[in-house]
Amino acid sequence: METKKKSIRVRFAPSPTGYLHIGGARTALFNWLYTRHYNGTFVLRIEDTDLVRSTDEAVTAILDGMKWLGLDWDEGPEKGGEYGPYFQTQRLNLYKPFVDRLLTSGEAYYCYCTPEELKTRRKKEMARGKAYIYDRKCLNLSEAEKEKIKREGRKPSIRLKMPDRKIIVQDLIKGKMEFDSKLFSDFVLVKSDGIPTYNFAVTIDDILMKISLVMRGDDHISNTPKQIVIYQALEAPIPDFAHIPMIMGSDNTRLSKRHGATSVMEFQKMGFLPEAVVNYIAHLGWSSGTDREVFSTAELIEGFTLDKVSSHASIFDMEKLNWFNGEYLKEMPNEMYVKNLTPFLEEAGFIDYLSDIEMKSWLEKIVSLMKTRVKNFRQFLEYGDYFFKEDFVTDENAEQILKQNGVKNILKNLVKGLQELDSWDEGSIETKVREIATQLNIKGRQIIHPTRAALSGKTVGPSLFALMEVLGKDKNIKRLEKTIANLD
RNA sequence: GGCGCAAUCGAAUAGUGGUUAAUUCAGCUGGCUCUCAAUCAGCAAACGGGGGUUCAAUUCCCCCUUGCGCCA
Repeated sequence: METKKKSIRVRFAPSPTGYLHIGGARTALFNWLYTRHYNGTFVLRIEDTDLVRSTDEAVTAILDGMKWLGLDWDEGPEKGGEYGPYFQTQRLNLYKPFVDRLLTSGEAYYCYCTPEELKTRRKKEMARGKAYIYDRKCLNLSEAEKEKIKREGRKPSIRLKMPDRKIIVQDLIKGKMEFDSKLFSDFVLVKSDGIPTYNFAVTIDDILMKISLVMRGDDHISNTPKQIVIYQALEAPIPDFAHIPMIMGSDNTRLSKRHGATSVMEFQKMGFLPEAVVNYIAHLGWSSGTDREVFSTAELIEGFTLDKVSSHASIFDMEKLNWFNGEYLKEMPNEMYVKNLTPFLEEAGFIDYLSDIEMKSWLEKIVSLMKTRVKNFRQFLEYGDYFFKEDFVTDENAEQILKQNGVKNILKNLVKGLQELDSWDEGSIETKVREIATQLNIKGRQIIHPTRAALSGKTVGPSLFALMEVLGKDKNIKRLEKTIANLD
């Protein structure tokens, strides 16, 4: 399209202070979709300068989350790249020349004020009902005063001299945003311990990594003007900005643990498919512009553009995720379903291991019965427990049915009838069961419902006769006899 | 408190200066059926409020409200 193709480089820059949560994942996804759509480069950078809160485990957790979702990066940890290193703590020496330049040009200056001093002055201003803006005490220090303070051995921080002008951000999602620099302090670039502040480190990293578009959560909007001032002071090209709206919890407050799962890997544990999670979160703040909902990843890449990203926050809806997952599960071939399900069955202790072909085809039969009834693997475990164990619980509804008059007699007749049955397949079973019902002069459902309750402990589930076939004759009779015994 | 962002059914999103304001999830009713799903057919459900601009505003502008974010 463009006459000269600017190289597109975007980055996802998480702080490793915890797992990859759903909001971060969505930001990563949008960045990733964007690069894949425009053939750009996707950079992963770890912003670990908060030494207290950053951990190696969190780095691993974030990488795992990205990998699980299928968001591969072109440059970053484990991968390298020509603009590395990709851990901020390994880049500390890279910031110095930029600091020096700002100091030399007078765009930045040393500040010797101690936190205590600043605090008292801030309090005073606050008492007057004013927002505190750094008073530039150290900018106006005389040489003699500077010498004197230096001799005291105070370690200075470095502040940016905030120019007095309007700062305009042309955001690709939010549009034009205007900020008055007068309202910003001369904020700190480098702390007295020599560690750059967030805004400074991010900006320098983005400059050095030649980032062409900064796409991040809109909670960063207020940082943007400060960063722009740094670009300008350094006469560096300013990238495009795109601030994507937040994802909120169901009560419209910031998404947190009390809203249920927030970690991407928790969704894996719950039995969601990464494609479904990707598909769902893509729709949180983005729209295809069509009536379709289910898209392959390739189609998402194809359709993803920033003009279809909405500008307001959205609320995470577990039910819709469930629906998406169910859609994917329904379409999944049985063999693959079994493959994906197996780890869950093993973990639940339902099977020891996938021993042989016979077991595989047995599982495939179960899957074909459960497929349309279950939206994630965890639900499969919950609704399909009776296929795998004898000590399943009988729920209250099932109890009610079993307690009804005549059930015991019906089940006794059923056991007798089943024992006589030679061929054990859905059709023969159904014929037999209905025959028994006729003999007893009852309706089909009067025998079907108690039987299901006895065999599965539930009142809901797959077709009874299919269920009976899969379970096998022995288990049927055993469970029915056990139920009969308990009815005494 | 200052600054900023946002506002269409319960949720996610379409959409338009004149429309019966659409779709998906969830909800409800019914068909099918051994139950539940799946599926099919329906139903209900929204332009936050107030001012402008205009022949006409859900749509453009301003204010308010509310929510959210950042800073303190």
